[in-house]
Amino acid sequence: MLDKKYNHKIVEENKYDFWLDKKYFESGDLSKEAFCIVIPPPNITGKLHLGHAWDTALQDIIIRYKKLCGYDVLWVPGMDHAGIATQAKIDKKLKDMGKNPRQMKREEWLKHAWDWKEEYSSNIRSQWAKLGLALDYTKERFTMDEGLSNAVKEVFVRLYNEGLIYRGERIINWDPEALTALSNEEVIYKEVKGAFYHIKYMIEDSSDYLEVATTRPETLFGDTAVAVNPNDERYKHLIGKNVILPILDKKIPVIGDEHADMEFGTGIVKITPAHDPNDFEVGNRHNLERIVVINPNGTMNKNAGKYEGLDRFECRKELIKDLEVKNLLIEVEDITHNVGHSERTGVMIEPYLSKQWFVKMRPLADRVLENQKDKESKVNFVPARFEKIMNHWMEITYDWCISRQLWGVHRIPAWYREDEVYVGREEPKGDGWVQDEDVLDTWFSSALWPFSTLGWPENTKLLQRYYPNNVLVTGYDIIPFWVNRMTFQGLHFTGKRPFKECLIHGLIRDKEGRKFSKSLGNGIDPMDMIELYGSDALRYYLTTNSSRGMDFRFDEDKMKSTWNFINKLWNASRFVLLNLEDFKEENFTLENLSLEDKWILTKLNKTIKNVRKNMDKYMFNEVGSELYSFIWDNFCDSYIEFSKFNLNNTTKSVLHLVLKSILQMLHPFIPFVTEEIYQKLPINKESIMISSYPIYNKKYIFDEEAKEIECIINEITNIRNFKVSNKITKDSNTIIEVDKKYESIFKNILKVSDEIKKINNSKKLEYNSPIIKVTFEIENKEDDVNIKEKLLEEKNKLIVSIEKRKKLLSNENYINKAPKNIVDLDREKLKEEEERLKIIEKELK
RNA sequence: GGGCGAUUAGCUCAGUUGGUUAGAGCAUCUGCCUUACAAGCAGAGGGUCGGGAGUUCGAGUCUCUCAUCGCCCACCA
Repeated sequence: MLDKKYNHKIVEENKYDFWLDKKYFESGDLSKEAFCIVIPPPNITGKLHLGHAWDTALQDIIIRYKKLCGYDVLWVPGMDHAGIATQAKIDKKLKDMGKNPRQMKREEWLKHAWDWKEEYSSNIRSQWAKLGLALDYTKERFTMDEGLSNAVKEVFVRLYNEGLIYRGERIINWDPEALTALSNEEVIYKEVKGAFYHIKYMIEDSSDYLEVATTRPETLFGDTAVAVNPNDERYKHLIGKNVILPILDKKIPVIGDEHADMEFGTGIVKITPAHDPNDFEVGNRHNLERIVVINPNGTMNKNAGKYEGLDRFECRKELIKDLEVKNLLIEVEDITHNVGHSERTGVMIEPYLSKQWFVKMRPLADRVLENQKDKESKVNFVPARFEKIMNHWMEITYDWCISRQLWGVHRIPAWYREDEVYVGREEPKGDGWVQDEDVLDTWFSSALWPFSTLGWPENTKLLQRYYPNNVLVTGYDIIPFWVNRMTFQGLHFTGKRPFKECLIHGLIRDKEGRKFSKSLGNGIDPMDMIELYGSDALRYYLTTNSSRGMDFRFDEDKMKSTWNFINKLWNASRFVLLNLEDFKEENFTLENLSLEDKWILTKLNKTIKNVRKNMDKYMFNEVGSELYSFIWDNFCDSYIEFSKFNLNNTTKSVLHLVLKSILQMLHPFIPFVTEEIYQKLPINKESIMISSYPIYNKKYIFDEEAKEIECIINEITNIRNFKVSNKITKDSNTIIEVDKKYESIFKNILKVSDEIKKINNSKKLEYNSPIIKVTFEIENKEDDVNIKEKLLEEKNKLIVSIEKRKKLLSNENYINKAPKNIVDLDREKLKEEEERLKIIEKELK
């Protein structure tokens, strides 16, 4: 028997271990159809946050649902080394231990990295366990493990041989704190207060000057030209002349280039090919020298002359002072502009000329765009609008900088010997080869996740059976970093989309709609929520209170009401189980079913149908409200109440069937408590996990009878309402006049006693409807509510409604064009309203 | 500049292909310790679905337009 109180801690204890022991999470039943999801691998940098809880709960729901539906499900667990983020954490730990990570040997540092991984991966696994995730741990992978490392090498070498990976000097986004190059996706643009510095560039052999406006005066030392638009009447005569670069007093040419926008600023732009991507292009067109003036750590280098060693922002201040002294500064115009910042370290990005490895994106992206035109083989986003985000990215994509000046894993498989370059899976033979010091962007390995986890590049059985994955679940913020890259790598290396569907959810926010962040201190640890309300409540809350693709505001009060719902389920189950103690078999015939039985079976089957439909569309919020109202409003508030007066074996069978079905439909959402209750059912399997999802059965749809009960429930509400508004108390005498077959329901539910009490100074009040008349004999008090007023109000409403409906039904267009069932419904409604009106008019006489 | 989303009850949000009187949770008011549940039961109040126009027999839902808020992408010398 169930405990008297629902206690989530007791319920959730040991269940996960039980499932693991029974190997329920393990895939591989070849007699069934395969269904596969790979988890978005969390970083091994720390704890899981609410976003992970949401994301993984969604996946667990899909996995458990599919399992109950008879699929061979595989949910691949795994974790990601996460490049910069992990390096920073490990370095910090080493520094705290008094060690200098950069003075260690790479191998030694990697040992620490693996220790770190062991520690954090077990933390993460225990959090997954708390969340109840049905992950197949026999297939767990890590982006640093051997198989995945091989896949990374294979991909690099093949792309290189195909000419899709190259090494070159380009302007890249440099993070002066992490001391590494970044991809464009890792740069966040933020509005910053800055200034336009208007500087005089004196024209050679002239007292005249060109007014150059720049936001980055400190890059002036790298200027190798000044550009004007070749069509600019103001300046085009100067093209070919020289100007004197301030401070350095160096001659640089005035060039004509379309890049200079006549409308913008002064129309004159300084060209710094080593520190600006546009200038780099201009430099290429005009064969300009590229002069790097900033060191990797953000300080000025020797090309900055006396400013060498100063931080780039310090240099700016000093330089401006000096320019002012020399009367070369015209004005400082305050502006706000967008400046790129590192996603990880937050510092301002330095556009920087550097030799890096790149993936040539155009051909890969075009393949995705082509594939997305094919309904049969495209990645289907849910909701569909997110496809645009991917497609747009593919359209405007540019080459992906994949080398990172970090430690860690996935060294670039390239070796150098003087001018020779060797790219291969293994170190080349012969002496003098030195491997590239850099590692690959963490997303380079993540991009292979859907197939590398299944054994690619080997053509393994797993790969054949579970690839493409059925669905990938992730937040919309990850589309550019990950979804896009998995898609082009998947298509390129397997010829197939990585997953058939991509279910997108939003971001989780706090109650006020702010992002969770360390600086705001508004973080909520999902483990704390589980402690307080249970994993089931957390999962149900997150997944049924959110809709696809939309952001989510986390409100702890709502967690509480979710807990209440589970408590309600618990208590309803207790009621059923208390009454099923001697229950042996589920046994009912159509003939034995009462009206109420037929009603709840009809409701149940309609619920099953809708729930399945919405589960398949990932509309879990719809499933949630469907189940909530079926369980609470229909099953608890009505059917259980009806059953109390009619507890025969048929009723018990129906209670058993309905409860079991409820548990099975709820199980994907709240696996722990449903397992607990299921195991207490008189007829069950060893675990709800190996039972099967309810199937819609047309045989149990009884529309006529269901309608009768709906009508009765409606009458019960009306009568109760009548009692409240007329202050009718329990002490009154109640006489019911109704068709014999409904008599017991009304009497039991309304708790009508056959005994007639003696009431002094009594008066009679009548409730009247087409199907029932109830007479209340109550004590006569002066302050009684005027019934006539209420009736008049209702009468007026009815008259308006009847008129509206009559008008509608006399509209030929409506009769001809609207579907028949809608019209019939209106006719029926009209009839009912007219009947009710008659009764009211009679009362009012 | 391009794209996307939001605007529905006091609050937070649903509302799938247009179709009964627009829903839920929380909050509010009234009455109940009725033997599964007071973390509950019963009843009630509360919205001209951001504004305007259009299509339609019928619009929260489709089209156009305006407004406000938010996000993404691009550019910004």
